[in-house]
Amino acid sequence: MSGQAVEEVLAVLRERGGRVTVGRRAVVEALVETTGHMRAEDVVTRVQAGHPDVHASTVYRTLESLEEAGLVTHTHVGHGAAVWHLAGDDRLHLACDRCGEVVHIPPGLFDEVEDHLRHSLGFEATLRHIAVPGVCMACSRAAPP
Amino acid sequence: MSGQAVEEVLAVLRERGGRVTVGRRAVVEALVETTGHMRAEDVVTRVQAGHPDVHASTVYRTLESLEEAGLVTHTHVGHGAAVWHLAGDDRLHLACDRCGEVVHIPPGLFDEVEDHLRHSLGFEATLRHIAVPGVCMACSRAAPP
DNA sequence: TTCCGTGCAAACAATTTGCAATAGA
DNA sequence: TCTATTGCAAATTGTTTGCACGGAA
Repeated sequence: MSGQAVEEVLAVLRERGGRVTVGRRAVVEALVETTGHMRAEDVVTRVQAGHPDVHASTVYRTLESLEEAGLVTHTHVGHGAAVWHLAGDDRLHLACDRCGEVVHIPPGLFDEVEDHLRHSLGFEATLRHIAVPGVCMACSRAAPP
Repeated sequence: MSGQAVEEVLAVLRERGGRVTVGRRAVVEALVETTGHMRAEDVVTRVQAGHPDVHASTVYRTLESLEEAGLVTHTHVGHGAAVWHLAGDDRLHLACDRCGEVVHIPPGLFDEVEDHLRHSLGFEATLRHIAVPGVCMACSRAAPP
């Protein structure tokens, strides 16, 4: 069924007048196969593991196209890195500053804060676009502050 | 009195065995004079306006040293940029995706969410380390979604 | 046939690093 | 004096771009 998910994404791409190529399929497969949170670089690595002939720039351009088509989104994690995942997968992210782990948490958790910012400041916050940094349980146990 | 703030920071640096130089003083002055939210690059520009002889790498190294000494912190703003400010200046940040404006909001606003994450997941979130992205009031009026 | 996507290599931006010279404490 | 800092230039890292060719529709 993950194969089906891949085809669905590619179908949308095709509908919009885009073309489906080996590289693009490989990028989508990589995103479907992993639970998400892969940095662009990781996508490149994973794609090239199966398709050494697919160039890195193709991966970057594919991610861009997929995002433009609304099929994929990226989330910023701390130090400039971004993680990519299929759209619709609207989980929120926590990123551990120590071990780098990115954890998914259910959506809705920040609704209250977002509402508050909207009402008090007119600011439309999109917390799903970033990973909230901090220290995960495992790391804080390993080395308490 | 901002001059005094500068001396206070430099004094701590000196206490720790560090040395106070023209470049370091200029970096601290830049941070004291502005309300904060300057990217590293902006600090370089501002420092060099008054001291063209201070090299960019010196500014980067100084920011690093100041952070190590706990005198300065940085906050990540969306696409990889980071803004620097004096420690103790613990305001939270919102960053508009459209116009790039960085707005300060009072601390404490995220306490509830942070508590929740701590209790339910054992995750010590530090929302002050990032700017929450979104669209500011002015921009959402200019071009509603 | 069309023209979208691709590989390639070079450009890029922002930051970092190695090293010898300089200048605080 | 002693060694933390600096300037400089070169190396890095991660991503983007221009261009001519190749392949999906």
